[in-house]
Amino acid sequence: MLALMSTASIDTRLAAGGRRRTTQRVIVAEALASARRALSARELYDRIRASHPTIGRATVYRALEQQVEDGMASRFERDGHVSAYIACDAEHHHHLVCTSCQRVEDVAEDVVAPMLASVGRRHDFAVDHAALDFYGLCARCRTRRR
Amino acid sequence: MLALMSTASIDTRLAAGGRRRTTQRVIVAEALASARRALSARELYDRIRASHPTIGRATVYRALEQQVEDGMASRFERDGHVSAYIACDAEHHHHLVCTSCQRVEDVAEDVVAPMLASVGRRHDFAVDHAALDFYGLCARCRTRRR
DNA sequence: TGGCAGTTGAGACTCAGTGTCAAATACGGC
DNA sequence: GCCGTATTTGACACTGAGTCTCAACTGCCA
Repeated sequence: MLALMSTASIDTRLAAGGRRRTTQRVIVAEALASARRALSARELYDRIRASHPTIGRATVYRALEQQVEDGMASRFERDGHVSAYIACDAEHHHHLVCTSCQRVEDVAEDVVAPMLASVGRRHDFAVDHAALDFYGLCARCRTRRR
Repeated sequence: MLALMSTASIDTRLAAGGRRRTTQRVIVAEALASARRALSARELYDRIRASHPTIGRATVYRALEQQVEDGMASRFERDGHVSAYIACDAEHHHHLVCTSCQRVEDVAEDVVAPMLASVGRRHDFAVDHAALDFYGLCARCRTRRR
């Protein structure tokens, strides 16, 4: 299941850390959240442009970076050296990316947590953060292909 | 411990899949393997240039892409939208990246395998491949900082 | 050894992402 | 509600990673 961030929640989190809650940053956050799939910065910019033709490219890029910093979104790599962004809530940062439809699901935290712990133990390595991204086919796309 | 790929092994694997074993591809593979840490394409190119001034930039980039395709190396993201490459053997594709010294260790496969299985089961998702990269401080850098 | 298909090096090209700066604006204090 | 200011914005120039093209070259198989 995909959890869609509520507008209220977006609003609160945009103001976190002394940042200003500007119209543009709200637009970017809402556009990303409502996409519910991985989008490159350029794709998101184009989408937003359709309804807000005056927004600047740099503004969208900056807003995305900030969202990643603030844990509202995460970035990962798509084929061909393109980074893609996906909105996520504060707890879930690991994703199942469908390589067919580009939809993204959160990975349940309790599936990942034991492994994170044992990695640190086994290798004597202080894990700060991890990028755990799984690529493959979602149930829907598998059915469609049969 | 980091396992350094032997030159013989590099040679064999470069010829895999109907590819030609050219001098340039050997140079790139050996340079990456002997670096034993994550390098961006540009960094690797500069290193190689020092001893082989005539090698082309595109050649290095192409060779790296091929190595990733053939499972001899893997690519992940470093801070600031830069992709970095690391040589790896056929079985180990998940890494511990030290954010201080950029050294990379393989993650033991048996730590990861059970989680991969349970992710697929839990989410009804056919995992094709996964990018599991852990960022943090290795034992050596932690000691040094004290 | 010859032929040819895959590979190379050079360099032009693309385009994602960044830096700069004047104008605009959110927001705390009054 | 209004003001002052520090932050943010939009425009655009710029950087640099990575790609494409193409003639020349070279592994490799017959």
